[in-house]
Amino acid sequence: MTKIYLTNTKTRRKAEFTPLDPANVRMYLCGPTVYDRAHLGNARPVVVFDVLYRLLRHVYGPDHVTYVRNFTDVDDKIIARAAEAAVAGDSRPMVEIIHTLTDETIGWYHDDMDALGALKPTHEPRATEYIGQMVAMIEALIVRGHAYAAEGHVLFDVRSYPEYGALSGRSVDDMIAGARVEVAPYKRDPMDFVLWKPSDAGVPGWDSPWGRGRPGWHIECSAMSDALLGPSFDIHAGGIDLQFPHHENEIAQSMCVHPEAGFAQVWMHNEMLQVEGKKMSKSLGNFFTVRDLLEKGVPGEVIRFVLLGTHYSKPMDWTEKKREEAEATLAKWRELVSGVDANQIPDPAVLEALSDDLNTAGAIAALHECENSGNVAVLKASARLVGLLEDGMGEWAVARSAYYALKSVLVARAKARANKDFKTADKIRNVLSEFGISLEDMPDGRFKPKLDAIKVFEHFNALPLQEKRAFIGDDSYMEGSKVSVFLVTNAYQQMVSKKILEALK
RNA sequence: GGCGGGUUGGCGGAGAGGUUACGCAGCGGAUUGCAAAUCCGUGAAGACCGGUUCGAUUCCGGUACCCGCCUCCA
Repeated sequence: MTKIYLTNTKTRRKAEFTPLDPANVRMYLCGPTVYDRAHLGNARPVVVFDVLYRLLRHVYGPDHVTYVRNFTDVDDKIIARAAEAAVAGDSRPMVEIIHTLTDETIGWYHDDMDALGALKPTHEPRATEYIGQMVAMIEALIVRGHAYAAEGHVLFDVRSYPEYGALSGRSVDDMIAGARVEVAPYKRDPMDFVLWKPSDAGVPGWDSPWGRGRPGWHIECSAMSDALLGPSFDIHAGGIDLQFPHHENEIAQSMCVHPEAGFAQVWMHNEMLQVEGKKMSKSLGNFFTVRDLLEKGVPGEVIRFVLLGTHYSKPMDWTEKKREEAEATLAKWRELVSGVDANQIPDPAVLEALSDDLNTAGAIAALHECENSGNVAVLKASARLVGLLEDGMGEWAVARSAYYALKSVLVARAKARANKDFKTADKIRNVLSEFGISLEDMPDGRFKPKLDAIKVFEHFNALPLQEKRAFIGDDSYMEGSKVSVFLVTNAYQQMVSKKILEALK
């Protein structure tokens, strides 16, 4: 069996991964708080740990891995966003606005992560479905002397858990030294964090032994992982910014409820995505969403490739150059493997790279080696280990080199070339190139059109809604909804084709 | 202030204590109506200063710079 090595944030070491139960390998990834579209930084852990999920399924068998990724659908940011909507004129009750907001955001999230080729986790629990378990857990913490109720709040007593700070490598005293924590009179210690807080009327709340209220951040992940994976499981993952306080608090909560269990064996954290050398984050406002990219015409598969091009433990910059290179490489590979049977054993070098702490950049290098050695069937099979070159994700590549829509222009140019009318032939090629379509002459006299998807979508996005609908021939198309890359590029090529033929008359 | 991470060739980006990473770009050649593509070949690195070693870009220590967390964040 393939040995997998993973870096454990808890021990700061890379070690061989040994599941608690090889028949049921369990991993948990902290999912989004659902009040807004996912930005590209949110996509990194999803894609990275999707590869881990695929690797585990490959090694232990698809039926022997349980993957949980939650939705946090109760949170003050959600309430704040709903309040904005109310101010903006939404007259429905707050709870209803919130429900619509979270449902809609979850739908977007699914659309966007699907586009990136992320497999569906085994379970995608919503926090609001686990309020009962959270209350039970908080009660247990109080009984065990790790939490206390005060003024409608329930707080975790960090001094009651000597290990607090072990994951992030800091002591409670260190943290207080440079602290910017909320100092509330009802806190025994400034570092104590909220497990439960009171809800005013008009804000989501649930009945509890401490009055009507809602859970604090952190507790939902402890409750959901416990309910779906048990008190001990294998891997807990998330962005490095969650290491503290979120994961530290999760550990405190879970370990104090189940001191006999080990909670997560391995903690994995991905580094941040950067823009111009700075972390991409909502608070800095320097983010763009996955949807922004998709609408610009960047295929999800290309985004995935770029995200996997840097090891998860290092910060990465999203750049236009990376996007271009990724698209060129994938387009080449898709052409090479089209029609090839992928029912092959993946390249051992790819598997080895992935098994070595999820070295996706190394795996991609190994895929290049597959290409160089001419083994396209193995290339295809191996690429699927990292979720690339999958069926159903290559529509963009077909559209990119589609002949159909340009057929009449291509025929016209072939005739011109046959007649040694190079002036016309070159004119056609030049005009095509102005529209972002480059034409390569092949040795056998045929051509290979390639088009710049970004340019195509710039054209499409600039059109008013009515013209967009006419352009792609879909009356039901709505602004912001999903649109087929194939449809758009095809329509674009037809338009260009028509213009050139008119000009030649 | 506390804690953690990073610094590799023109660019991106890995592994390995001694042997070609890989990709893109470049350069040379083949091919070509032209352009592109393709194929073959090829140069180029390890922030700085010490230490360990027969040998370090790889291990250890220090310096500089950059970044993250400590406040909502993947």
